[in-house]
Amino acid sequence: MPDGADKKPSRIQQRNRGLILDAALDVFSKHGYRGATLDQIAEAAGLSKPNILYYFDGKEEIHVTLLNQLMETWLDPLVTLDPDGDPLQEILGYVQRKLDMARDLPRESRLFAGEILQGAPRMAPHLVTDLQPLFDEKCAVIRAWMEKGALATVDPRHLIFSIWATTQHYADFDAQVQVLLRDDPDRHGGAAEYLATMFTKLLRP
Amino acid sequence: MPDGADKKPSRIQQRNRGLILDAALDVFSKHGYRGATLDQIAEAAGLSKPNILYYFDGKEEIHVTLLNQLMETWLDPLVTLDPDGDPLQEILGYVQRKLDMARDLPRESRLFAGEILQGAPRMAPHLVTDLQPLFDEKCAVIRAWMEKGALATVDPRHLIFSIWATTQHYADFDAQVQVLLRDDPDRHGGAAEYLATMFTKLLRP
DNA sequence: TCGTGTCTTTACCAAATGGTAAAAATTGCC
DNA sequence: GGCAATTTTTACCATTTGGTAAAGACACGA
Repeated sequence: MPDGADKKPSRIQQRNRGLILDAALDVFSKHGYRGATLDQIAEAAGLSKPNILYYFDGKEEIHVTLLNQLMETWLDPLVTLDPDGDPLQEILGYVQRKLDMARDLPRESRLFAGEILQGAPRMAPHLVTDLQPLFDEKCAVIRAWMEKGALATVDPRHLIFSIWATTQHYADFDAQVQVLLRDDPDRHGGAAEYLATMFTKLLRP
Repeated sequence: MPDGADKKPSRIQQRNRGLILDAALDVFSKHGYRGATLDQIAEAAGLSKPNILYYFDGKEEIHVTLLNQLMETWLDPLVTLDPDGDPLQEILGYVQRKLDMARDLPRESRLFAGEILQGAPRMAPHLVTDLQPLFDEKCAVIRAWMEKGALATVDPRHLIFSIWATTQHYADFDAQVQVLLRDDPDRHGGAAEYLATMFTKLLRP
């Protein structure tokens, strides 16, 4: 049994847990927690349902594992924000990294969005322990930049919200964006340019 | 049977259909389509499950009815954008109306977000028939303003996306916003001020 | 190659869920 | 009040779904 705090996961164990988590990310991000079924995950992973339950205690554990893994990836671009860098370039770099993530990891973005949309029932603790301290810390950094006169003064909290909202929008609302931008061959480039302009005009002292 | 194209819905029919739709809006916006159950809707409406099915053909019809009703409300602020008004004031007014809607109709915002997040399986037609023409029309209006020199030039499509993203964020990601802004007594006012600043700096010629 | 521990399958199950049939109650019109 | 039409309840049902038990297949070190 691969339960609990085992010492060494076998080759097979590592491969199958990976297959399952990747399949589950697909299914959960497409249908939401309750909309996803173990059968769908099993089929997508190419394993039988009882076999899935050999590697994970249940549907919820798979979801929680995914959310835990996601948290690190998700916060990384903000962690990278360097208090000693050039303020405007740091912010614009952050915007760009978030936008790239929306393009490269849309499943992760939607998984996260779905969880928050439903009130973060399985992630509220993470928000308080992981996100909140980081958020407060980076708000302080930005506020210091503004007080130094290196950036125009705005509420750093709403600034960060607007960065999250505008970048993640391209992943989370992709179905809508696709309809409205149907024949644009360079959606990503257009978004990148627009957002760089917007945040530059907002923040240039 | 209240099926099909009846002539006049009775008093009871109007009241109960209203109760059901309001309850369903609650439940669907909280748990998503597949996460919502008829039993939950029935209990929230104060009716029995078979009674619910007397008024609606099934779960899907309730959801679709809700989505249809929502579409009009949802697009209204954009419809109101007046080509003959003052360009910057029109845009800022639009932002404000959208932000007010996020505050006053969070259930509707989340219902919409959930539907799009999952690929708009029950709303794709609406997007093409209702949203797309309106979007194109208003993009043209904004582009004309820019060519006239009344607004700084940016891509109107991404401009609209950024307005949607930043305003709806406060409803759709409320669980997150609440954690991060825990003790702010004036979240709405702060957001309004921030967004007005941002779009003014972006668009003022 | 043999045996032990790891992995996979087969055959289930109980609960939840969307939905139905038909009887019972109620409403509203004459 | 009487009666037809509307509304509501009771009693079900079939399917789906998360999960389990236990037998069987397989890997791998001695």
